[in-house]
Amino acid sequence: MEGHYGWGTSEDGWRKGPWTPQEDNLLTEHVKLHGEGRWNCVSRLTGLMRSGKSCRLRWVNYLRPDLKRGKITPHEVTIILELHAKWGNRWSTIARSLPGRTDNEIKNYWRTHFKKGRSTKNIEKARAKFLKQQHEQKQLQQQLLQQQQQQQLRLEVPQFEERAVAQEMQEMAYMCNMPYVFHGEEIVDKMTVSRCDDRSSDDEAYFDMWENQQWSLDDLGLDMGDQMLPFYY
DNA sequence: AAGGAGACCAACCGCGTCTCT
DNA sequence: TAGAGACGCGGTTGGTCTCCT
Repeated sequence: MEGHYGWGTSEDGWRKGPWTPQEDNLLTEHVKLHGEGRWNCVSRLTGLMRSGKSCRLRWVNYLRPDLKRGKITPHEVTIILELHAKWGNRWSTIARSLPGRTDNEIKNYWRTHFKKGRSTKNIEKARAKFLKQQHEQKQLQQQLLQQQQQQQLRLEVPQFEERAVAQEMQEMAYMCNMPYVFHGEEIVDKMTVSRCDDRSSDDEAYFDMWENQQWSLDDLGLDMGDQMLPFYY
């Protein structure tokens, strides 16, 4: 592995390029003993010929035990889209809301899927999804509120009527392709349900459902005007 | 089967901010 | 308070993998 891929050492003597398992072990042991931080001391204490910067990056992005491995889930994509709409390219801020994911990972994912130029359409679609979702969420909340108020007005509601109302609302939510379902008596995120039920294929099916939508902002019938969310790419 | 394109990922770089002396 | 070093962040690059033609 030493010096492969044409990587070598920098002018100031630091090794560069892919990390070897031995280097990973040294760094992991060092962090176990001394904790994170003081990255510039690592080379002196472990004999690693890596800069502090490189050590920190390797630990944060790859060796940290709490890292979540595997593909970004549809639920995480939703969060990323929402937070990116809010904060733009502040990857580390976004990463804080996704336990186990690194800023680098999220940044790479974003660039791959929503990079400027190649997938402006994707980004529009994603934004449309998010805006539509927000809009429908508000609508549903309002309707729920109205339903609750109506129920409070009625002292007694026959059970079959309650069921009919719940069914109607569920159908409505489904027709809107909303990411929420009725789970027991609660309205919860579909992802939460599928995670609870351990049905990963549901995630895929659900995500496909979103992906196959051919929305545009115009289709939403929303006059976003000045409220247009900022998108940076 | 081979080659090209795109997806994915690890790692580097530059720069701004923070902290310590 | 100022300067130096440490740290963190975002942008970019380049290698590998996978899929499609």
